[in-house]
Amino acid sequence: MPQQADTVVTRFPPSPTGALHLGGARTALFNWLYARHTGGRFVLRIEDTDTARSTRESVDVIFDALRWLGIDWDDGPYFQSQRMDIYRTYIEKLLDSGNAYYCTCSSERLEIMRKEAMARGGKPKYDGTCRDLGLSAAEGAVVRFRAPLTGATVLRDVVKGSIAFQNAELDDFIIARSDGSPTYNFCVVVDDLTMGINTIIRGDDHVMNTPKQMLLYRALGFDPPTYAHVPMVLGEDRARLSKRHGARSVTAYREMGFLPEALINYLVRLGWSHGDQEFFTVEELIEKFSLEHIGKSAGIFDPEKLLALNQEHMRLKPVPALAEMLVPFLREKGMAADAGETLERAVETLLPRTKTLEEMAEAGRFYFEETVQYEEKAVKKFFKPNAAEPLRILREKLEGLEAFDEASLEAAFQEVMGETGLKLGKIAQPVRVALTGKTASPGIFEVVSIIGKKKVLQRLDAAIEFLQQS
RNA sequence: GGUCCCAUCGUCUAGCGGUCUAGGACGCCGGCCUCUCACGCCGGAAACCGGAGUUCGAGUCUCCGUGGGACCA
Repeated sequence: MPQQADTVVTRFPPSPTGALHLGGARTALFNWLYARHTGGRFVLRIEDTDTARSTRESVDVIFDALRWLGIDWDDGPYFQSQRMDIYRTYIEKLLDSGNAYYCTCSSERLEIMRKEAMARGGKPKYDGTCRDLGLSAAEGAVVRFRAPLTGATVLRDVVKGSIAFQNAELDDFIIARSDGSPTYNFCVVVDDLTMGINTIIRGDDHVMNTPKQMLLYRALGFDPPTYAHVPMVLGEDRARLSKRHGARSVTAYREMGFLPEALINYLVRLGWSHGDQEFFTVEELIEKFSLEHIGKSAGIFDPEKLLALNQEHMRLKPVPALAEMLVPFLREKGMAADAGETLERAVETLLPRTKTLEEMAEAGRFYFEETVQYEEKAVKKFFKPNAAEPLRILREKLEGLEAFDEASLEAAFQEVMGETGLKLGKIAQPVRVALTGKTASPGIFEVVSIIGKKKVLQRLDAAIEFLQQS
């Protein structure tokens, strides 16, 4: 597939051995954003050669997570497991050109050698026994890459700068196992080469693989691509983010009620910056993302900041859209809610006080459930014996009210204040408990208005009765 | 153990030799607003890992140390 020489082609190559984790999502994001920013192409490749750990379910979960994030790909998905013939061809090429050779050293002997080297404090590398024997294919033989013995391989990393690796440190690594299966570094190079990848953005846990891969490119007659190794994402314990850190998959965040744009914003900002700007829409990221501003040091994942950003993104979202997104969370909690004006009004009042859709659904229970449960501390604090009277007066006023808009309601409350001599707070709090069961909620006029006359009267009656019985 | 990388407030970061008495954001603390809780607004505490050098001048360059991390086994 011919490429414009100046077209950026990036890729994301997850292993389908589990969910898409935040670190992987960030890598995918960097590659995707860079491709979009430059008007290039983004390729998706599934590295499923580890058949023991790869599963079809993981592939689906990863696709699902990428789609939810809005990350689309221009090419692929390719599956390494379906490309064995291609790897075979390239192994033959290296064999033919003398850049690789068969090795029949027994694993037992190599193991002994390795242990001895370690005992002497040396590095456990292949001693080159078969390097110049000119062996041909044989049962149990592996294929090794003929690596240079001297000199250095210099990686000019876009984010890390120049890193020199002494070739003497490398050894003749295996590119095909005795059963003919190609090894990781080899597959990656063949894939990237044949897929036209020219910009590799990946976690810096791959820097040590890079010299081997660069050598492979050259042996195959090509120049290595541009590399950008981005720092790791660590957990609060400063260890690399993993399953040990709990629910850290993209899917888990979706279920916790985060917006994809917020997760994207947070993940990209972790390690990349654009001056002082913290808030970005996806469009802005595509416009502004660049490799030059990726930092060099690892970052610690901060759930608090993600939360803050999520709230900000929620507030930027059109209310009808947000309301629609909230419905599944409401249903999940057993509330029957339909999209509509009431739901939208409820969302507006909940917006300043919740940071995720999940929180919003929880905080909005009283809007959607038939009856309210009084919180113990709310009863204790505001359902004093003298609370019944203002409630009763208010109930009568509201019953006679035609309009249930906030202004009319405020006027009604004013009347109750006048008749009882109580301040608004003294009246609003018991009413709040009666209507929401809690001590904290959106503004009382909003709550009354949205819940509606019928339910409000029912709840006030229930509260009055409750007060009489206690 | 070997090789490699990294190092600014608790966290994410700005900073690309002088504009740094180091800026922003999250979090934290205090205040204002107020029917509660939030939101919002105002204010505050909080960092250049240590040591040598280079330079007229170093958060910014070099080296060493220390501390983290990655990879290989």
